[in-house]
Amino acid sequence: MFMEWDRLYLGDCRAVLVGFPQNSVDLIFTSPPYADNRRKSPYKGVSIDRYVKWFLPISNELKRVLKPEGSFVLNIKERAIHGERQTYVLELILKMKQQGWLWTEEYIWHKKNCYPGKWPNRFRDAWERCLHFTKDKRFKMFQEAVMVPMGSWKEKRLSQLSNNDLIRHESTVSSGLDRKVSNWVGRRLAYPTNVLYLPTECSNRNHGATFPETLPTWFIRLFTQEGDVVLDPFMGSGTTAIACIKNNRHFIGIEITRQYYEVAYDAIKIEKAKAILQSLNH
Amino acid sequence: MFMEWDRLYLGDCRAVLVGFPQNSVDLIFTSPPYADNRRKSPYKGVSIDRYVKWFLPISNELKRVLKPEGSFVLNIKERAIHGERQTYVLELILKMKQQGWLWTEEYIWHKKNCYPGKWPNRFRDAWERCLHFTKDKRFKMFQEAVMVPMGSWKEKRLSQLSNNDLIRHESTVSSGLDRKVSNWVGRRLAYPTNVLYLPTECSNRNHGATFPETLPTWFIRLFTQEGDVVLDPFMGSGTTAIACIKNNRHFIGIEITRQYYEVAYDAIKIEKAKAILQSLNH
DNA sequence: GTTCCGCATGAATCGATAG
DNA sequence: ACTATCGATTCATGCGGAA
Repeated sequence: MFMEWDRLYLGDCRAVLVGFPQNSVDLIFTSPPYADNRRKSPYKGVSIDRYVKWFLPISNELKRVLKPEGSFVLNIKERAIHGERQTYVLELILKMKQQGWLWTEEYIWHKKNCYPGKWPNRFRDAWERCLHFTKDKRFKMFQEAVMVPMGSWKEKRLSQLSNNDLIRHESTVSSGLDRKVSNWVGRRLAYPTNVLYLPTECSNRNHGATFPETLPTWFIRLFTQEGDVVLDPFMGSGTTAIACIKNNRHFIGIEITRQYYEVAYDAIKIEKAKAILQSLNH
Repeated sequence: MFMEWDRLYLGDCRAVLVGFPQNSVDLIFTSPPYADNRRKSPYKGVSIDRYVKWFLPISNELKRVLKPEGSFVLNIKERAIHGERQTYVLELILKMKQQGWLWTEEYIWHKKNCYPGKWPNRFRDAWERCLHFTKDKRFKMFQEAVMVPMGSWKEKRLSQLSNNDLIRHESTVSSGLDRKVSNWVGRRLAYPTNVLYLPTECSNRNHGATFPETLPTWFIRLFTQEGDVVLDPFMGSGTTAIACIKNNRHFIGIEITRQYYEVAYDAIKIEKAKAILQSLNH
């Protein structure tokens, strides 16, 4: 039931990517396993000192399959160990530049609800990097697709809004991805910044998704148009793919573990079915 | 009228710092001239490719004068040139590690109202790095001094709160330095995260202040106690010094340009006078 | 049908304890 | 001395059962 361009692969992206044609993908959005973090994944072996060397061949293949006007958004964050932040992400940026990538921008995902905890030497880590790489200075960017209502929600007459509306609205301020677009009627729109203030999704139906659907959705709308192709070489439970279906983009997903692959497969099948039914209603 | 420990220097910090005793400063907070940014400053000549080499001798002196349990907070952000983010800040972190600094944390200053503008290839830059370096894994940190009102979700459910309470709840993610915090007496406090959501405040006649007073204030309260000594080797218009006076910390400021030095001198004199009058009222 | 409350849980990190 | 494992800490969120 998947269409020609919508494909899932069960396998190691290092091997799978080799078979892809060059210059064929409009956007790569992915969140690779962080160094020594996912204990249940086969990537467990990627230690901190080997991380950059492990990733560079992958980023090289990604550069090959990406269209010249396409974008690569890498969601990643280094850990703190023994009181120090690790530096492998910084080194990765420098090496990818040597590889020919342009480091165009660093977007910040400011997590609305981050992991709890208390330590004597640091606070909770409430942000992650979304590194934006391109092959060319002239890349596709559709800024209007992610515009947000101007001004703060406080400007609206509070007394007329229910508390639910207030809560919902606050969550839209930075993302502009809420369904309640009706609230925006008559409001002027503004361009967002390079900081995304989004909640993490926890303990809901999302099987182990490491980022909320709004994160890939934002970049998909920003860097692609309908019908474009989006690749996620570390698909996980398929959050990027779901975001693609909901926004009429094609997707290619690669996942190395059978467990996550099957979770993603089922979720995508359901989302596809929903999309078909919805298109029939129109 | 300055006290023994409160000192201002007109000169190049590379020369001035040499005369300082070692292990004598509790906190260094500074925002150095960004590469090729301050055209009016004598540091204008610091080009991007020379920036790291220019800064390393300074950071080495800073390490010497900092107490072993002290902290160094470096507010900096690389520029984007010809569509690319520059990498000199990343390289600086790596080199300072080699120099013996511990890169303890990277705090994010999420700017509430950032500089306006529109470009075809990027959004407005709404964040800056506040790099936290230390000499030792065991450094002073007073987390209780910067606690913020806890999310109201658990205490009372939202439906029971007034609209005013809802507005204040927004300040949960901000610094907690507002006067409104006093209204939260009796409410539980929570520890903040490593993201500071602060306005950029150009309200005062702050001549060219590159950061709002709340930014140094937050770190001063977090990393020092009353009577401690704070150093800003690139004082500018004296924002860090003002924050010190208001929080009963001693300060040492160094500024290379006579214009900024005089602006800072006057502002500090006024703030000192205010502080003295206030202490008499008690 | 609502609203309300309890509870589990999530890209975490440190220090102590054990091998 | 070095690595490996475990408990303690913490809070926004959604789910489900109760009022």
